[in-house]
Amino acid sequence: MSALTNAIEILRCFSSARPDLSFADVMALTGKPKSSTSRLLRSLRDCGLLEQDPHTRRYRPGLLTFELGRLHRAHDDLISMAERELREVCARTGHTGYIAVLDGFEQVVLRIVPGSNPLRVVNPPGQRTPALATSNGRAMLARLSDEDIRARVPATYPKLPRNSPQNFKQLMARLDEIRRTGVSEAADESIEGVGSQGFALKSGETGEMIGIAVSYSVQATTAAERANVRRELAAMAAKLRRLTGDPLDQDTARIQTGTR
Amino acid sequence: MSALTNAIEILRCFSSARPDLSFADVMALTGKPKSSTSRLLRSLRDCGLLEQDPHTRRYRPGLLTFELGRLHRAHDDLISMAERELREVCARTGHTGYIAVLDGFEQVVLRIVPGSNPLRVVNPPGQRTPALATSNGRAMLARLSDEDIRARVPATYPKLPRNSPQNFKQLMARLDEIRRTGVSEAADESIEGVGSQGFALKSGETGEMIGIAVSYSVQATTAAERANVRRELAAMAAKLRRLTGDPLDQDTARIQTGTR
DNA sequence: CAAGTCAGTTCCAAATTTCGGAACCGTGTC
DNA sequence: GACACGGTTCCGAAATTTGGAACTGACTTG
Repeated sequence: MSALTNAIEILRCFSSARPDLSFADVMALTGKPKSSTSRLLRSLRDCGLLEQDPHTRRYRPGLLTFELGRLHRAHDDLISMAERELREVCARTGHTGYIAVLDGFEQVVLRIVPGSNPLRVVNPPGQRTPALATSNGRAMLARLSDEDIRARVPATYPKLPRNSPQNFKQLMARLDEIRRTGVSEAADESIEGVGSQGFALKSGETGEMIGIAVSYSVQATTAAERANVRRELAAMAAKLRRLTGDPLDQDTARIQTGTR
Repeated sequence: MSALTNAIEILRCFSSARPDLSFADVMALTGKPKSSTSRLLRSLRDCGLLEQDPHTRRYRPGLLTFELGRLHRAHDDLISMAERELREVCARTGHTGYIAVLDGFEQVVLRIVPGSNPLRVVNPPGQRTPALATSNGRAMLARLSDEDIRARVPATYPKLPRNSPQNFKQLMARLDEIRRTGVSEAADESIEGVGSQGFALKSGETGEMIGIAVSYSVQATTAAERANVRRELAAMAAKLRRLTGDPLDQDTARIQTGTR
């Protein structure tokens, strides 16, 4: 195991649930001996990837991660194009918008567009959640091959909220439905009372994929309003797919013009 | 040289001026042989610290840096307290506010508070600039010991803008002035026509230090307005120093009450 | 106030990695 | 067909990492 692998293993211990860690935390989470942990933490701190609170002695991601994280944003094009469209939809509907990417079987929130409706933002950028339990996460999974999906889902199927697919078979059924209808919806999953609709966008040029969702309070929306969101999303998806050369665009076009 | 050192060396090649790099760029910037560069880039990409554009094949900071960078923000207290105060001053004066930290002889922008005056934001968060050429940078340096300052300034004094201190002696003279008067000002340095005033804030609890500045157009402000900014900053500095237990607070208090 | 905990540091020989030069390869371009 | 770019693979020598154990120094607790 290389020094870099070990370093990453430590860095991956940090999350929004655990934004800072003590020496003992790191030892417990990585299972590495004391001396190794000591050396590694010092290296990471010295190089700026970690910082240490002088008072509590706890470690947290460092200045370098802040700088590099800002640069990651620069990689725009697909994301900023989607964000622009999403902003308009959120302004019209008042709901909250999310853009996320897939990483393994989880998704990471990249951008959020707060809506005018007072539903507080629950997933700030950087947040990592199981993709299986969100509308845009499942929309992204639905665009992968079945083998790829199987490879991403952990050996032991994770424990998910009540309304999420509870096993691999249920998951595949939902993904098939998304593939057939092109609509991905979630309600009362990650957070009770919150629903969302989403879709996946794939750049024809680079092949990178993002998931776009609009989120709302289930109680505070009518079926008509949700249908409206569905229409808005379908229009946005069609426009973005055309703009980005999403391979799905051709399919949809063919179907609509009866070529197939 | 450890694998981690090499990895960091690569990561540090990225900057807002160079947000993405080709294989050849990395080789040239690090001076490492091809095989080492290849291995290292692959490791960094595989672990999420770098991403590779599938189309251009260029490398850029990866998803992991984005996630960790968001977590760095969590380390709030001192910064968010300062930001709150800065926000009020910027609202009152209409100017743009900056909060930065010192890293070696450079500073990194952490937060910016856009003003209502239409001076475009020139230093987005994550931006790295020589601390010697900014008002808050010099204010931070002024609070270090002379040996510490000497250790931070590179062996060959850097080439700085016209109005910045041009050599070590000039620098020390300006820092002494800041120490005497408590006021740090800059005009026409990093950017022509832009001036700023700043101060350094040090937490009495953790010892961490940040630099706070208000920036404005030199042409568009009168001497009276600049004096007003000076007063606003002095008031903010006094309040924040009291709130954070800045060691300077005791000194100032002692002087003001004539204890010394 | 002795004992214990937390957060490290230092040491060392053994085990593992890394290093860099060279050869090779696939794609795109002149 | 040659050349450049952007890599990958191979290999032995050289350097680094590893983990157990012993040791510190600051706090806390019984």
